[in-house]
Amino acid sequence: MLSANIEIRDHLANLIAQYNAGKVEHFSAGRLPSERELVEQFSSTRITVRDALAKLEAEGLIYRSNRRGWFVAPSRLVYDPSSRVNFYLLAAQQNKTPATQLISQRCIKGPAEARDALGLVAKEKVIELVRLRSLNGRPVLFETIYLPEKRFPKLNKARLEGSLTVLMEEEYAVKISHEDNRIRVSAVYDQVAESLSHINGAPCLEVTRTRYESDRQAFEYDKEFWVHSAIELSIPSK
Amino acid sequence: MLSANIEIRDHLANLIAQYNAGKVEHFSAGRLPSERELVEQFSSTRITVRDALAKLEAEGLIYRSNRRGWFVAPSRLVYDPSSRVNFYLLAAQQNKTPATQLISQRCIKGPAEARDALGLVAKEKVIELVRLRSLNGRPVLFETIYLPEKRFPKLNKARLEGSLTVLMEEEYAVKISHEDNRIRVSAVYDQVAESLSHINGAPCLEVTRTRYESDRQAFEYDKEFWVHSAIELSIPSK
DNA sequence: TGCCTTATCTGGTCTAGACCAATTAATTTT
DNA sequence: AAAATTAATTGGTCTAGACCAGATAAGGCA
Repeated sequence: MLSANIEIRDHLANLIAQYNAGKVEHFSAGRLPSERELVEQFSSTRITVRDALAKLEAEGLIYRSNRRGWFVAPSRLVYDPSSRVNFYLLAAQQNKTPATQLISQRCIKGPAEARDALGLVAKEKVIELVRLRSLNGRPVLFETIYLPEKRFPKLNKARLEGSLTVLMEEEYAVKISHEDNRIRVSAVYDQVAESLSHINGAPCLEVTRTRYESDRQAFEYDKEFWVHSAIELSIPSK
Repeated sequence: MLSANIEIRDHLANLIAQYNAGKVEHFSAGRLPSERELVEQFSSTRITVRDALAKLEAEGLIYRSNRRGWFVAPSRLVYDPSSRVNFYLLAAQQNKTPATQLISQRCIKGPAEARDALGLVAKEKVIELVRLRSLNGRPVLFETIYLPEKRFPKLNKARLEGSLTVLMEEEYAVKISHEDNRIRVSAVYDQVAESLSHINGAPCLEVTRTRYESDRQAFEYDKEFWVHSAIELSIPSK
């Protein structure tokens, strides 16, 4: 005996699979019917319908845009965090249209975890860059980048929306020695949630990266919050 | 103005942080008060309390054991999927007590995705191994392993709860050439959910691995479902 | 045409319950 | 003491609403 919310989930999952296979008639522009319409369709209640939607969201089959509605999730971007491939190139290769927005740029003391990772001492400051990246107009990545100020003086503002890797190579002669990526499922709040059109507490994939130019010397510490339905990580073995 | 569910979340998150820092008095054996007790404590309703709990769960601060209650999540196992480190060794290094249970073993046709990954033709069968792995008595990983039968005839049943990597090396002279790992946030259902003491639709971290012994020849295809709060992936760069 | 106001629609949050199913604790029986 | 039954507790699911805030569409005005 299946519970009502699972039946609704299964029904919608079916329609979504058909939609993704090309049968466009179910959802116009990938938009699901409103919760209240679904309540009528399934003779149920909003709580039950929302339980079903939450499960589809957890699976990454749909996503929500805060107070706007529920949408079928496009195919995921396949992304190798340890490759230094340009975000624009990667997106283009997978037929997606990327965009980057620089949200803020500051020179601050910075959080302890960033200072530790970068091996900074008392008075040394970090440059904090906050960026939002989108695919086909949908925000998918909120990232905060910490760079030691002493290593990157006079950062070129004009280039902060493009590839940082390229900028660092060309203007600061950075050569990556190795890096470490940490990946966990987490949740987004406040500015991160708002920027991604998500609600507080929405699940996400959190990638924390430290890049080194020599055995111990780190030159970059990043924290990425990915909309979980937008991404699949690909990790080829060494 | 904070909504009630966020206030409850914040309050509990605080207690959890204290608990993890050694102040044991809040939760006995890591168990949170029952939902109905929380309703009383916060003069709220179960829906709101459950919203708060769901957010803490999404962050990986707590986990639920189906119909038994909510618990503070222990520290995560740090795991490099592309390293061939033994699960037992890895857990022991991080002061956790591992266990493996072989749930089923069959020789079947197998699902299309496994057959494709292994490059099998029509009549070739796969050996399917289903295992459940635990840390300190808590189930954390449900894995299904597919092996081409022709490559691994007469598998040694007695050794299927230990390290497969070691078994394959010793008894079949397997030498790994390379592998590919795919990581995505997903959800668990049915047998997987039950085995992990989770409800249908609970979020998880899904790792799909293909291992090769030569450029094109795959010898293993795995699907792992990790309890997301139990794990953090560590990906060192090449 | 373009701006501004307004109405409507959407999900977000919440109330105040109810019954069910699985687990666990308490009790009784053997 | 051990096994079997029963009761209590827990989360899982659901009913039938309500009001709020942000997003959007419609309409009116300059």
